Amino acid sequence: MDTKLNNRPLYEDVADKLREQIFSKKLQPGSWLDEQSLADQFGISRTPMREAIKVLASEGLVTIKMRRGAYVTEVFRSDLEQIFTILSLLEGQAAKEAATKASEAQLNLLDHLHHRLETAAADRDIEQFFEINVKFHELIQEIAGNRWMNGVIADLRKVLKLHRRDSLTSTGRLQNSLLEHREILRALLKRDEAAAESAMQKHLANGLEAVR
Amino acid sequence: MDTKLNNRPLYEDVADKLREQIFSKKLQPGSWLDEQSLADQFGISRTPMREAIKVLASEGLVTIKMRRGAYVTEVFRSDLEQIFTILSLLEGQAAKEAATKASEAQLNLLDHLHHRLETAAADRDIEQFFEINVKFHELIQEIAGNRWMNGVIADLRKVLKLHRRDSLTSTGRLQNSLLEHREILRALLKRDEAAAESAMQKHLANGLEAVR
DNA sequence: ATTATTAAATTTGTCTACATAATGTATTCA
DNA sequence: TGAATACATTATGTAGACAAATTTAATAAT
Repeated sequence: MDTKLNNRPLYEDVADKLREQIFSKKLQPGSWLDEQSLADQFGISRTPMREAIKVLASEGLVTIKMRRGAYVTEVFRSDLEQIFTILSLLEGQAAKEAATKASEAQLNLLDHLHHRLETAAADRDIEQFFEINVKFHELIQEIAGNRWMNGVIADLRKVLKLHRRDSLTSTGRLQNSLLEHREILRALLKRDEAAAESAMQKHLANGLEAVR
Repeated sequence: MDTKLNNRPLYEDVADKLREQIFSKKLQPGSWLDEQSLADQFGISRTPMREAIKVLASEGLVTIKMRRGAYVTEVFRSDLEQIFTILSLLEGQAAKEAATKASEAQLNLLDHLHHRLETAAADRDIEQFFEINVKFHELIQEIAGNRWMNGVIADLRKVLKLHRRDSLTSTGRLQNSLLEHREILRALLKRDEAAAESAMQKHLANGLEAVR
């Protein structure tokens, strides 16, 4: 059956689906988005389709050209460097604030997440590793509690996903990433602001090195 | 005659006008945006009106609630603190990078802008002071050349403008702001990265103090 | 008089159709 | 044969109408 008990506007669902197609490279960077054919594909009209496209445009995933339609954003090396510069600053700050703001329960949660990360790494379960990795970062941001900062980080991380080689593809990188996470966690558990900030910044700097 | 030789979509023009109404407090924070009445007012249909509203939503100026329409975003003290935290980091970084990246010509431009700022301050021309102040900050960002960072800063500064008391209302603040700008310029002319970064961060920290 | 239920009115979300601009093709003229 | 202009096609931008849902008002019941 086709009944969706959706409590949110169509264009948001469609935006999610479209985002997926972009991340999965079904729609490649630089390619043109045919409003009509996409609308047909999703079984909707052009109006919510256009709204969905605008959502992705505001996230930086697609670029709209006047009277020429929308194109999947192409992410160049210069973009990667610029975005990592920002993420390093913002996530570094988040880690710094989390070091003092975190409750004991939240620190336990972080510790738990990290253990799951260790096992995922031991199992060579890349998919799982990646997923938990994201959660770890997001929890730190949540603890820091800067709503506007978290929005910016979320958008920029989406743009990063456009790039072919994600930051954790090479197996060597996975091991290093794990070590860096250990360092971040250690600093947080010690509630050492400066160490947490610097460990997070190093982590992201290495992330940039890995993709280029 | 009603002929607009506009080379860009209607919804962008309308988004500009709507933004103006919000900044001028004609539409106050928290107030509801009536799509139909706004569309009538601008002499367009609801379709581009809705698109314009979505543009402002992506900038954070309005907040869209499911099936309840759009509202002008209310900016609370906590938002101000969070946003200034981000601006301090990012604009600090911009100043740091500008210190080394700037050409001699660009440094001259900055110097020129600052002189105009001094005269505006001497003339007590708040309007002019504010305008040049914005240009000074934007030039530093342009020199730093981080496209993604500049986008983030631009959006956050728009949100700041929603707040009643802009950062330069009190006359005492204007003088202090001028002193801080001198400091920033001095560091840039000396091409002193660390000093430029720290001067800019102090400048923004004081900006936050001024609004609360 | 207060609460529940129901109906009306308003508003958002979506669809369809039309207008306008851009692109590609064909035809004409040098 | 090649360039330029006119025509046809396609896609975006905009308008207007319809459908679904929320809010307001009114009526009924306890």
